[in-house]
Amino acid sequence: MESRWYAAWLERGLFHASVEDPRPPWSLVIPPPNVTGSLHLGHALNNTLQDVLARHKRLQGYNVCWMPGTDHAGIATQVVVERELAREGGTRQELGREAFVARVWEWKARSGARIVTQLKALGCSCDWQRERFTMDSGLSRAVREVFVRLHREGLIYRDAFLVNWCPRCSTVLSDLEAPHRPVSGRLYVIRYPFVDGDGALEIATTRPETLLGDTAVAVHPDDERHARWVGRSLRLPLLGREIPLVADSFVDREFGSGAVKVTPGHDPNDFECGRRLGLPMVNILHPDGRLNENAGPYAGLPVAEARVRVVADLEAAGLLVGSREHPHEVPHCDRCDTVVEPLVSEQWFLHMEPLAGPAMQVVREERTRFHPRQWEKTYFHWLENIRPWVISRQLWWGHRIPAWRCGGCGDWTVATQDPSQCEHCGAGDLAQDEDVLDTWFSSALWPFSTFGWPDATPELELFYPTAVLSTGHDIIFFWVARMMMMGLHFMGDVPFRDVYIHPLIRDAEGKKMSKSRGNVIDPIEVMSAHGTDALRYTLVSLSAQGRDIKLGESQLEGGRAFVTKLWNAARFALLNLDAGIPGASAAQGRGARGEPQPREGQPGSLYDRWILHRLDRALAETHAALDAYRFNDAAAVLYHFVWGELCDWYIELAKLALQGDDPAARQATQSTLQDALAGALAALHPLMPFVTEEIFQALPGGNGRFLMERGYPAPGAALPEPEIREMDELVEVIACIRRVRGELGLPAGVRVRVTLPTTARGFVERHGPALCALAQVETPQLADAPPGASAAVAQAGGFVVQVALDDPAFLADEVRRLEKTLGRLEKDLAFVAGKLANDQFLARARAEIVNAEREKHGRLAAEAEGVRERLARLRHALGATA
RNA sequence: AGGCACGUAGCUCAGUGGGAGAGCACCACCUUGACACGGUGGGGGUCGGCGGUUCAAUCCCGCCCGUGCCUACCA
Repeated sequence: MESRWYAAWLERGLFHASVEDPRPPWSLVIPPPNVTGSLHLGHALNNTLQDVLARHKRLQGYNVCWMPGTDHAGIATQVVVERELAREGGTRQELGREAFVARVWEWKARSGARIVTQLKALGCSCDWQRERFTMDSGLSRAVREVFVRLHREGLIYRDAFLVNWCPRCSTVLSDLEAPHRPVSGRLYVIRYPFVDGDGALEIATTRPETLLGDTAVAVHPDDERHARWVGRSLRLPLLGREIPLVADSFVDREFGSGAVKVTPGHDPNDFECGRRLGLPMVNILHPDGRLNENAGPYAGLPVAEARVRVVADLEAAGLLVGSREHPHEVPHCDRCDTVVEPLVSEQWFLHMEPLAGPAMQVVREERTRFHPRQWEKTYFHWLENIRPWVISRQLWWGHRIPAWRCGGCGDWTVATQDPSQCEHCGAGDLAQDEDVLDTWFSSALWPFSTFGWPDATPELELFYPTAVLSTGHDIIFFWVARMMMMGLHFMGDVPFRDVYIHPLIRDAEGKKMSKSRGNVIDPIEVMSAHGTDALRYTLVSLSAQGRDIKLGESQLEGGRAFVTKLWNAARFALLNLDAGIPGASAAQGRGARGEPQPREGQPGSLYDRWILHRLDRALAETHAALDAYRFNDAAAVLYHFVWGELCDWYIELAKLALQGDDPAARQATQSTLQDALAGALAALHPLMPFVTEEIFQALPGGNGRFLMERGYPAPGAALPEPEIREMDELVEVIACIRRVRGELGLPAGVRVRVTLPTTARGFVERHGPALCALAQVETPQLADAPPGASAAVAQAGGFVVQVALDDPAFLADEVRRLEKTLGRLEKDLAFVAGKLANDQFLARARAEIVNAEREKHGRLAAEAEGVRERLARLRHALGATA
């Protein structure tokens, strides 16, 4: 029935947010999935949580706009298509740029709808009429506009800098796209002889082939062993070039011999050092990762091969002192896992510092808050150490950089419209930069580009800033921080008020899910096996703040069991509502339960008023939890309400009236049952939209309205304190009798006699049938004095409940039970007495605490005394029967 | 190397400065007319370890141990 309801919601336009809608706006933007991607559990979790919020806000009466869309995912998509090409034995270079890009568009057309279809299957209530794609014309226009403005402001500039280079992709990568992975490398120690023939320095390196690009050897200026030699020259092994010995304080005196080779063209430290000291930079690499002519005899070799050859030649030349195992961390391409080579290259950069300051400020001022709060530290850490962002990529799939180089003066013209002449020299010989922008550049604009920026649209006016962004912590740097910077810079306001960081999903053993590990759970399979609502409920119920989710089959079975329980409760209700109740209010629109109770014309029992009161409480607690992004709490509250209160107590109690012969009582209970169930359905709808709608539509009097149109029921008047107490007492007494039965091992069907004090006369009159039915007792008797020795006795609900038992075997059991009870009471009593005997406690603890302890002491003492008396009587009786 | 989490019942996890809870699992009893994906009852924990603050610590502080993640230029 899932697709049927989804289609019905779409047809009714329930997900569409109109700018004409007078209700208060509430918006969020989807983290756009890769256009060619497929739904994984991370998507399922994040989009379920967003859908929970979106539906919740709709039920609360907001004009909710959930902006959907997909990301072109530059390098990721290009790599996928290149792999497909490789399987056919081709390369993108052979195909040529135009044909290759056409091929990617074709790929997008083929697979682009899948992820959207899957999100719909999950129930996501996105405003699909507004769906966007990062490379559609509107968003492309926004990208150009931003690039041009930032360039004009001097924040975007060209520079030759040491960058991460992926030889396979043949493109530059940002630091974020080049994560470090552990590699079991070797540390080689190499002799660099002094030119004057007097001695040598030993130098350690993990990348011996880079010595071909060395332009110096450095020691620490205060190093007593080496500092005096600074200024002498060394003979570069294998190539024979003369390189100077220099001093720089970046050298770690403790490492190796305290001397380090300097390769400014291929190492970040050395690059900085080379700039400081004005050392020459030698690039030894072609873009494809093979060595170039600067590597002399090694030219043409790939890095890995060159390393082997260099080591062999060093050994042959007697310059290799030794080598040893050296596990370390090496940057790899995030997308193709190739080892990244640092090299100097001219690229477009975005100067981040001026943007980072405001982005930190707004979070400090709590204009945007992270949930859980701890992630703000991650956010700050990155922004505090911000470095320029390489935004150009030597790829073909993405936004082409709107910059044209003049064939005449060589300068760049940057413009939103394709220029016809150079803005510097007026020449007409312009060629657009071949490069495209980092895919995250367009993502950074997502919260406003999707609403029509740079035009001043009503959508922007209404829906920006968005209420919340929900995402994983892995893209706080990639995306969240950059959206914040761009939003502040171009919109003058934060892009979102809240940032919710969802948990990471792991397998049942806590291991990361990965294809290679084979432990991936496919959400689509779960949805068909257990139902989408079961998956959604399970994910929500596990989404506690600050902890990863361990997901296994047993968790999913729990979610499914809950859906089934709700379904069965609904079956009971439908069986007992017969033709529908005139005047029952389930489907009468917002605030269906109407004005504060008591509702005229509906007498209603205590049980009826109680369940509606608990519904109100559950709704309030759920909403407080959702507003604080405490999803697991919301799920737990609803679980407890539906299972522990509605099913375990109310439905059982309702059977009395429903199966009784008082038509008025029966009708009142039917009405309440329907209201309570409908209320539960509304409360659960954000978590499990399909089954709740299915049940709701089966209830009488629906009038074709959907849950989201009806909204949450308005709360009724508070249940008076004495009524709450009376219900608590009933629950306690029933539980008490059940406990006694259980502990004495009474078979089912054996009805016991129960005596309550005469002060409980009214209580017994009102709840006798409930006691009989739920605790399986005979009609309770009233008596002032205990009914004799042969009784199990317990305190419950302010009464002394006496369960009559005539069999002496039970008497002996009861003695043991009472002894146990007494032991527990005396232990508690001693503990409290100890506290009250402590002068420090009396003097320093707050007065209400002390009072509470005194009261507790009195209560325990009285109870213990009662137990002692009963015990004495029982022992006496036991003696008599023996 | 630094940072951030986490360590509570067999398992998965909530939680709080005034003698700890849930779900699942377990045990016992129950084919009671919504539901055995169920009902009722029950057992089970020196809240990772050691110190400190406090009248009082599972909770706050310090150190240690274990686990995970992130950042980072140790050649």
